This record gives sequence, structure tokens and C-alpha cells, in this order.
Amino acid sequence: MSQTTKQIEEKWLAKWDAAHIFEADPNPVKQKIMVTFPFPYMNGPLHVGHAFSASRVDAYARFKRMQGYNVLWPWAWHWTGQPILGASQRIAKGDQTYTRVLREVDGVPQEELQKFVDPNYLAQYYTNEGKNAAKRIGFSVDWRREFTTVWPTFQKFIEWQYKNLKELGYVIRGTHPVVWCPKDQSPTGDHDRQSGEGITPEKYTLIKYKLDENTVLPAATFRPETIYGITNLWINPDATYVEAKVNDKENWIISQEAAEKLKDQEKTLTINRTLKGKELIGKTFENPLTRDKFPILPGWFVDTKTATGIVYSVPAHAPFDWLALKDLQQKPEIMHDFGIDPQIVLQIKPVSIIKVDGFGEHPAVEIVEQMGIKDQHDSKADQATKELYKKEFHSGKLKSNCGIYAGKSIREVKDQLVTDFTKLDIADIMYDLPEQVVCRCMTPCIVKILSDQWFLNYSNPAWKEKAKEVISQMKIYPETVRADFYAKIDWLKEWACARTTGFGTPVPWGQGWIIETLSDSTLYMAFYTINKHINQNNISPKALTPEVFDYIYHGKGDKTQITNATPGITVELLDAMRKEFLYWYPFDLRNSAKELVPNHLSFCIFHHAALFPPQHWPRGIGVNGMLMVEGQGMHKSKGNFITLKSAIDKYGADATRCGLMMGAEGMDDPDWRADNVNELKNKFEALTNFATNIVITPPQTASIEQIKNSALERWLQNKLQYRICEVTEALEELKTRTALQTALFEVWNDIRWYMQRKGNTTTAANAVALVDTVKIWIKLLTPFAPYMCEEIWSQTGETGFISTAEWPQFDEKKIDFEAEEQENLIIDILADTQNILKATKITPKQLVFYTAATWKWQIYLKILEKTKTGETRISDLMKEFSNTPELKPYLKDIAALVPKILKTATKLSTNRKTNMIKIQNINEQQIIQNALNFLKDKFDAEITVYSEDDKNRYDPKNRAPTAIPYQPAIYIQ
RNA sequence: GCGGAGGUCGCCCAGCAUGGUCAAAGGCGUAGGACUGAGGCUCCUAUCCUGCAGAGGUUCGUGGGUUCAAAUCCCACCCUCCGCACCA
Repeated sequence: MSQTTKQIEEKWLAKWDAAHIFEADPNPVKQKIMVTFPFPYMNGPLHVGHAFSASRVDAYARFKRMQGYNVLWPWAWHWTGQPILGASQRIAKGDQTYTRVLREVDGVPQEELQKFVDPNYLAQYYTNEGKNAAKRIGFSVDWRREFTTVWPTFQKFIEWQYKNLKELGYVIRGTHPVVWCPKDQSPTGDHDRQSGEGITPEKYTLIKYKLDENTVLPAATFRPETIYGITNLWINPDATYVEAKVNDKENWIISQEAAEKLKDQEKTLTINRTLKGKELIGKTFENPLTRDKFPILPGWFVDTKTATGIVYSVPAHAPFDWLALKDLQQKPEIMHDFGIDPQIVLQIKPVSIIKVDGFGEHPAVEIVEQMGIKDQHDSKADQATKELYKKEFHSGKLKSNCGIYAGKSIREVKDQLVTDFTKLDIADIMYDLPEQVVCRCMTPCIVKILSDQWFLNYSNPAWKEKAKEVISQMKIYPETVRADFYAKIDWLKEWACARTTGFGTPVPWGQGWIIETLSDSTLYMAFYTINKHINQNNISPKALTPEVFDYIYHGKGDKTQITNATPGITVELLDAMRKEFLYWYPFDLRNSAKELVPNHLSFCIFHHAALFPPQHWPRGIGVNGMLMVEGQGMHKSKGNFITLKSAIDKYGADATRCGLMMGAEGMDDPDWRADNVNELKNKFEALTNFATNIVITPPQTASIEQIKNSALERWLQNKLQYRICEVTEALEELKTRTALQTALFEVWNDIRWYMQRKGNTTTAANAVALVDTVKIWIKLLTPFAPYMCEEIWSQTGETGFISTAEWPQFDEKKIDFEAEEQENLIIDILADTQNILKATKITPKQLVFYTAATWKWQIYLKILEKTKTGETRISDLMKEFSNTPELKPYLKDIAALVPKILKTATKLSTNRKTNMIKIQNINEQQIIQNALNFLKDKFDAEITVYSEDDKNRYDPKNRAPTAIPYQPAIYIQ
């Protein structure tokens, strides 16, 4: 980063600060806009990913501010949760890899690092750094409203929020299975795992088969409907099982491992004895539903580490069961080892209970044959199982032997069946992990059912409905995300909103619980509105009673009574806070990356639906993609982590902002490419020089009245009007990429064209037009590159800030079709001539253009009009022309001309046709004549223009007759 | 598995809702030229193939279909990316 860029940034940052231009207070005569960005979590520095989402917010905020809105953009810092503590602990433990990352990636100085053993210090360090970076990047934030989520004043707000949610019945008590580390005594989230990322507990149904009156054999299954097709149980003869009293009721026989697991799943177990599986082989048991009796057979494949270690066999529908049975039936003598008559095994036949398309009586038997699976050790057996389960689940129907469920599809009865069986007390549930999960502390994890857990009841249908109402009245950028929001609202269920460890606000009614981190950041945007007063008046947390918040946010209660009860808050102050809330709320835009849609943003919607009336529901939510770095996801471990500070240091604030916003919009993931950002940095230097040169060249002394704009100036102004529209419309839709591209490149290209066209000399009209254009141009760029624009703005002699200057207005008076079409003529001539030169490879010495004869215009315009309205036939046109007396002499030529014009007409947009018809004839000869110097320069050749009507024209190849309006004939020598 | 997004001319990407204005915007890259002591600055020009006259040919994941006309509409298929919970 060049010294000057840095100086410019520091200069304007100081000026903005001194002038307090981003501090926003209620102003009844001005319309407000409140924009927000989810507060970043402070266990590390702000990075370019944060900056991407936030830059979009800032661009919108700056745009709206320039449009004259009273814009509030507040900011705060998220400290709630485990990671700050975790980071601090790792440092305390002397984790070298971790401290190295902090030094090298985060850029933390060694002397600071030592103090990070204090988590508060760590978080405060990153908060300070973060604020610095957020300011330097140029975010137009009102910092008077800043806070962190551990400030006691903020925590009072959270307490109020949860008190209300609970009273409204949105917080409930319940149980929930989690992956749990027995050593840490806490849930083990994905980030805390050594292995087993993404693994979640799976729910098994246990069917309580009866060994005898008091003893049950709980067999685990994902397919309880297959109870009707059971033929036997499988028990691993070599494994150790236990007999245990469960919940002081039944005797269960389960694997030793299962007994340990169930202790953490809300069951009490007293183990009476251990036994070998062998002991059970050959015994019979009863299906509790049908009272039928079946044998217990040896299954060496049974894994006692999975669920209960007891499996029931459904050979008609489970490939593994069929294979195991087949293997056994092929070697029935093995049964002698268990003292059992082999006949028991040989008599077993698969029982078909599911009809599924593409299969006959016994799908499992068929699929095993089809895939040529030899035995249970064949690796294809797994695949066959998955395939068949899927097929049966989606399209299978239960047969007549399935009791009251006969005829139903598996998909529709599954849940019902589980509920029914549980009621009948023939089924229970158990959770287990499909793969091993190991905690960072190297302890294997288990599933624990947390009881007495607090939940936000997002399953509540009435709440869901209300949340959807919030969505339906909201603006969503881009609109495609709306469907996603509806889907997520439906999908969300109870959310455990309290934890026992980490930073956060204690649950007001529960000892030892803390409001979980995603659950304390759902409504806080409302806190911004009043926190200015809390900060400025140093209001004590004690004064922030529920009654105070009730008054501020709900207008409830009597203000005199409330303030009498709360020293430190006067009636005026209370009123001011209430008014401030009413003025700003709701927020108009909250923008974040798409990963927050299923959680944070949806929660935010839920909580607003619960606690605020419709007039305070969010008005707009923006979503954008996830930032990639050089085509890859950004991770500290990948070594491609870019902090915001380092980006600004290297490329400057403007290039960083624009490099990010240029990357993508909508749901696409932007890609940060250092080369591109560097290119932008250069571009901005070039732009600054370019623009400065224009604005410091004083327009010649001619007075405004004397300045006569040529078509060229009118063309430029006309173009600019379109650009203003495009940028404005794109920004309104938060299409920051489109807006930036147009504002930067398109306008620049327009100006370049103009400068080329006007040639080397600069007239007063030229100078004035250019200065005007540049001023509008940099205004359009201000939301994106504010520092550069302030600097150029000041060069123009303006004394105010461009940040608060008026956004360019579309001016209909400056729309000039004629100037546009005239210029199109030149552009087309240029392109056509170049095309010919390319094809012929001629180096031109002389160029001659022949403009169309006057009579041709009548035909041209007529055809335009006809083609505008619909299909046009040549014969009809010819008929019409032959009936026009003044065209009589040219009828022969017209016959050739009409198809040609018709063809060019189809290539014109309706818009242009309309304009051309409005304009009627243009003086092509004059227009080309005016552009003669330009064309000469371009082609480095002599150029002459004749009209086709000119009898004395120089036309050695007789080209002139091919001329048509807007397409002069060309002769090249 | 469930839910969502997407596959466009070397790359990033616009266009697709309202079919013809689309060989398809813009940026990057590349090539040539200008400027310069020099340039990794900047400016101009070119950049699917063919073409000695402003044209033609073949393209928008694949295969079909609708239509006078399809990158755009319909159907099928292939592929890629993202989220899936107690965690920020």
C-alpha cells in the first residue's frame, strides 16, 4: 500500500470522526433506515469473510445516507459461549501449534499472547483490534451504541427477553440426546472432536421380545415394522451379555456395552449377573405383539458395541439376515455345538410382509441373488441392505399379515407404529452412534440424554405460523432465499437454549444454566436503539429492570411509577429510550452469509415474531455466499486465512472493500483473489489520477450560457442517466456486485469513449461536461470506495463530505434519444469498417462513406414501424410502397432494399425502433462530418462523406446504392 | 438421506422470469500497438472458427421435445457446491 493511500485513509477517517457524520439520532423529519450485521464472535480477529458481508451492509448504508435517509448502523461484539474460554485454556496449557497460529495468522504480539490466559483479556484484545479494523475499512458505524454480550447491561436485556419468552410459553423443559464426553462432562460438538465429525446420535427402536414372563430381550432396529416378519433372534454366542433390572421393573438381557450406555439414557440399571451369549442360543422367545414363538440362533456377526447387541432376523427383507440364515442352513451341524437340533434352523422360512415394486415375495433373497452375494462377509451385502431399505421405505406397502397397518406404506406408518408399540409397552428407544466419536481429550464419546434441559420450542406450530408471517412481510435479498426460510422454519424443532459452561447470561430462573450463544443473539438489534443512552448516562445494570424494558419495548406500565422504583433513570431518559426504539425499530436490513439462514437468521425471525408486534418485525434480510480464498474455503489450518487488518495494510481499504464486493452477489460464493484485488488497487490509483486531472483543469472562462453542448455532451449526459438508474436499482436490491461494476467500469468506459471522440482539444463545453460527469461518477462510487471518492471530491473544490452528499438523481430531461442514435451511427460505422478491414486485410489509404438517399428513409421508418407491431410480409410492404406516388421512380430499387432492411430491423430492439421512429430522419452526412477527426485518427486514412443523392460523388465501385439509413455504404481504398 | 443453490465463449461471471435486440455485457488473462530511459503503470486494438466488403459456420452440462425461432420454455439424465443442530 502506497504511503499516499494510507495518508488519505487516515485523513478522512479522522475527519469523519471529528464531524460525527455516522452518528445517527432520531430525527422526526427524516425517514430512517437501520441496517445491521450479526455481531462477530471475538475469539479471533475480523477477517475478510466478515468484511464481505459487512461491506455490503456498509455500501447499502452509505447509499441510503446519500439518498437523504437518516441511517443507523450499529455494531457490537459476541463473547457468549465456549470458544473464547477454550482458546484461553489452550494457551494456558502451552499449546504450541495454537499459539503459533495466533502469532502468525492473527498477528498477536508475544507480550500480549501471555496475557491471553485470561479469557476476558483475550476477547477484549480481539475486540479492540476488530474495532480498529472495522473503522479503517470505512464502515459507517455509530460507535456510541457498541457493547459486548458480557456487559451486565446487555445481560439485563437478555434476562428480560427470556423472562418474556418463558411467560409466553416458548421456553419449555425437556430431554435431548447429545454426543457426550464422559471425561469433560459436556456435549462434544463437531469442533471439539478428534474424530467422528458430523456424527449424530441415531435412534433405535427396541422391540422387547420376551424370554419369559420377567425377562425381555430388547432387539434393536431401525425398522420396527419388520416385527411382523421375524423368524428368529441373533445373539453373538462369544460375547458377554448382562442381565439387569431396568428402571426397577423388567429384567433386560443386553450386551455389556449396552448396559453402560443405557445408564446415560435416562434408565436405571442394576446388573444382576453377566453371561455368555452362548447360554441363550437355542432358547425360544415370544413376539410380544403376536405371541408367536421363535428360536434364538447364533450370530457371530452381531456387534455388541452397537445398540443392545441383540438383533432380530427378518430374512425376507434384510439381506444380512437372509445370508446369515443361509450360511447356517448350509452348515446345520454347527448347531450341535449348542446342543440344538439342526432341524430348528432348517425349518425356518422367510416371512414376506412388504410388497415392493420390482421384487417378488422375498426381496432380500432376490437382491442377494441378483448381486451375486456369496455370504455375509461379502462387501456387497452392505450395499444390498442400503438399497433394499431405501426402496422398501419409499415405495414399500405392508401386506395383509401386518395387522392394522396392512396396506399402508412404510413411510406413512413408521412413526405411528413406534408410538403405538411404545404405548403397548412392547417397544422402547435407545440412542447410539453410527461411528465412533472421540473427543479432543482423546476420550471416546457416548450418547447422553440431557434431562431438565431448557428448550426454545421452535416446534410450536403457532409460533412457526407467526414466524412465517414475519417472513411473508419481509423484503429478502435475493428473493430466492425466501423459500429456503420457509423450509427452515418448518424444519426447526426444539432448540436447547441453555448450557452449563462458557461465557453468557445466566438463565434468570435456572441455577447453573447460561443462555446458549445462538439464543442470546436473536433480538439484540433492539438493544442498539437504547444502548446509546445506557452508555452515555452510565446507567447501572440494576436500574434496567424488566419494568423498564417493558416500558421501552412494549409501552407497558406507568413511567412515573417505573422511574420512581428505579433510581438512575429519569422519566425523560425513559421516554427518550422509548422514543429512540420507536424511531429506529424495526431494522430495515440485516445481512449475513447464507450459513446463518438455518440458525441465527431464522431464530431472529422467531424471536421477533414472539416478542414484538408486526410493526416491529424485521423489514429486510440479506443473504450472501461464503467467501472463498483463491478458490478454497478460508481456514486458519489451510494457511489461507486473511485478516481484515492485513488486507487493509496490503491493498488499502477501498480496494479491499471493492475486491470483496466485486467477487459475487446473490447466493454465489465470492472468491478473494489477491491478483484481482491488487489490480483494483492499481485501477484506483489510475482512476484518481484520471479524475483529478479532469477536475483540476478549470473549465475555460466561458460562462455557462455561452457553453453550447454538442451532441457528444448530450450523449454523455444521456448515458450517465442510464448508469445512475442501473446503479441505484442494483443497490436497492443489494446487488452490490452489479452496482459496483456499473459504477466503476461502465461509467469509466463511457467517459473514455467520450474523451476519444472529443479528440485532443478540450473546449469549455467539454470541460464542464467532464467535471459534471466525474462528480456524478465518484458519487456513484462512494458507497464502495469512500476514501478515494472523498479525496477526489475535495479536489473538485467541494467543501462538504461526499459521504453525506446527495445521491445522483435520474434526470429525465437529460435523456436524449437523438444524441444516442447519432452516436450509435458512429459506433456502427466504426465496427462495420473494422470488420471489412479485418476480412480484407487492407491497410486503408482512403475511406469513403455514402449516406442513404433521402427517399430511403421513408421506407426504412415504415418497416421499423411495421416490424415493431408484429410479423411483416414483404409482399404487403411492396404493395404499400408501389401505391405511394413519390416512391414510384424507385420501385425497382425498393424490391431489393426491402428484404435487406427487414433483416436489419429484426436485429434492432423495440426500444431503439421506437426511438428511431420518434427521431425520424437524421442528418447522417453532418454527423459523420462532425466525427471526421475521430475517424481519421482511428483509421489513419483520408475520409470523405457523400450522400447517395450527390450526383458528383466520388464512387469508383458504385457502392452508394447499397446504403441504407443508419448503415452508410463504405468504400475502402 | 433431507433441504437448498448451480453448471455460459481460457478464468471469474451477466443474460434465462417476459423466446427473436445473443457469437452472448463487464472484469481478469493473453496478443499486438502507443506512451516511456524502462516498465510488472496507463491508454488503444484484438481475443470461438472461417472469410480480400460490412458475411457465414459452430457454440451456452448431456440427450430429447415445443416453436417460424431456444442460452432462455418443457421432459429425462449427468455433474458440482452448500447447510443439517446444542456449535459459533
